[in-house]
Amino acid sequence: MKAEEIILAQRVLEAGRPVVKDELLRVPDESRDWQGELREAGLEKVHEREVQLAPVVAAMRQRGLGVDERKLATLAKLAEKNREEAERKVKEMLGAGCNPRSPKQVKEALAKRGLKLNSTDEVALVMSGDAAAAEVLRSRAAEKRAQMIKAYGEAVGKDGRIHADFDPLGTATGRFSCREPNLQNVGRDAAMRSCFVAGPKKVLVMADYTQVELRVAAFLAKEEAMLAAFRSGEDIHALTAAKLTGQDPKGIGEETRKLAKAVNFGLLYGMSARGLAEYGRISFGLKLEEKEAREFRKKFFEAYPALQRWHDQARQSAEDPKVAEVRTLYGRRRWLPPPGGRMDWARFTALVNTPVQGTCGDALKQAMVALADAPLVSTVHDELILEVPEREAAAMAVRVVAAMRAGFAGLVPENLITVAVRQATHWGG
DNA sequence: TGGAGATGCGCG
DNA sequence: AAAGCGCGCATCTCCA
Repeated sequence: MKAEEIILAQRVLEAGRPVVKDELLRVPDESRDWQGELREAGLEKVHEREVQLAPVVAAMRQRGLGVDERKLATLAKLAEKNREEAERKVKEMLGAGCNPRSPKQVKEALAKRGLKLNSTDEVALVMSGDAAAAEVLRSRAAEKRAQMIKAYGEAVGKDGRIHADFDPLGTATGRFSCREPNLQNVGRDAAMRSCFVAGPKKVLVMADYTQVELRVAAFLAKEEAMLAAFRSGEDIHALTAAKLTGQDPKGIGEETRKLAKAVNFGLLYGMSARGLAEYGRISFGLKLEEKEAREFRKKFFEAYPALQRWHDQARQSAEDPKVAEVRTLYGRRRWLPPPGGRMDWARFTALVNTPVQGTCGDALKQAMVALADAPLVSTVHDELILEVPEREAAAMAVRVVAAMRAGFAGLVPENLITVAVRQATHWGG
């Protein structure tokens, strides 16, 4: 086995183990029978596809993603101005000596105003309702944005493009990670995303799986109410909202739908009533008490009883010492922390989350291998971005959708999976 | 001085 | 009684 393949074998076999990243990453251990170990673990197929994927990812990195440097520079100036302005306001309210980037100093300064907090994170600051706390949050957001924009600017190569380091095995579940810079956490707003562009005479073809984790979870749990909704093209988030409020799905407002979306994803992965209440309060300004959140949670699992059973099974496995691993539908393995003690919660969430998130990652990778000869420029978990000459865009869109749906072949019924595709000269579009 | 850990927050 | 998951990155704080 070649050195690169050994490294992939090591990483596939060790997924989920807490390891010092570098050693496992870079040094191929030639002394072991890797093929044998892969076979033994039932991971040959997983490994083989990582081997196929590696050159596709290398080509994607080499190609890079186009950047509109002028636009980015303009945005950088604005962001920097906002950052300074926001910091000035914080210092006006909390004193010139208070560094808004220091949680410790912020906590102390707020305490002097009579606001005692355990944490100065977003939840705590929003909940406080304090004007100075709100300024701190504005300052942090402005700081973050300025930092990120600056980092993108510094990452642009001589060719005017960003060549980020995508790592197909950078996560415990089998998703990609991305670094230097991380193109998987670029701000969602149009001003930010539109700085990432197609070259002259080209367009970006952007395709993403729609509500894919929810669809896969519904399939894994055999949750018929959800599956029926997906099959009939119903709006799943509106459906959940309807189940929780007793309203008609058609009469659900946009805000309620957004909350239901958060409910769907949150409760799916074990969010507590308290967590739900906090989320509703900070993200939607809701007066959501924990009691009411508990009621939502209860109604959610009554509406989707198979999800409840699926969680129950996961809880059992989490406590079962014989259960040492969890697999995606493709067969990818993630080691679990040993049971007993505090880590049982981590075992539970890994047991629930990995088959969903990891299977989606597997499908995306399958699609990428199928698109090996296509000009991929980026990927963000459930999205692929390609850069093609304008006249090829329509055909490529069709091809990408087919490849992404086919990525689930043998894993999840393909008619359960939908892909949205669009094209534009810039990201977002 | 510099490394480890904590804190906080951007994305899917 | 209480816990959404998965990342990367910048900054601050503490300690050797």
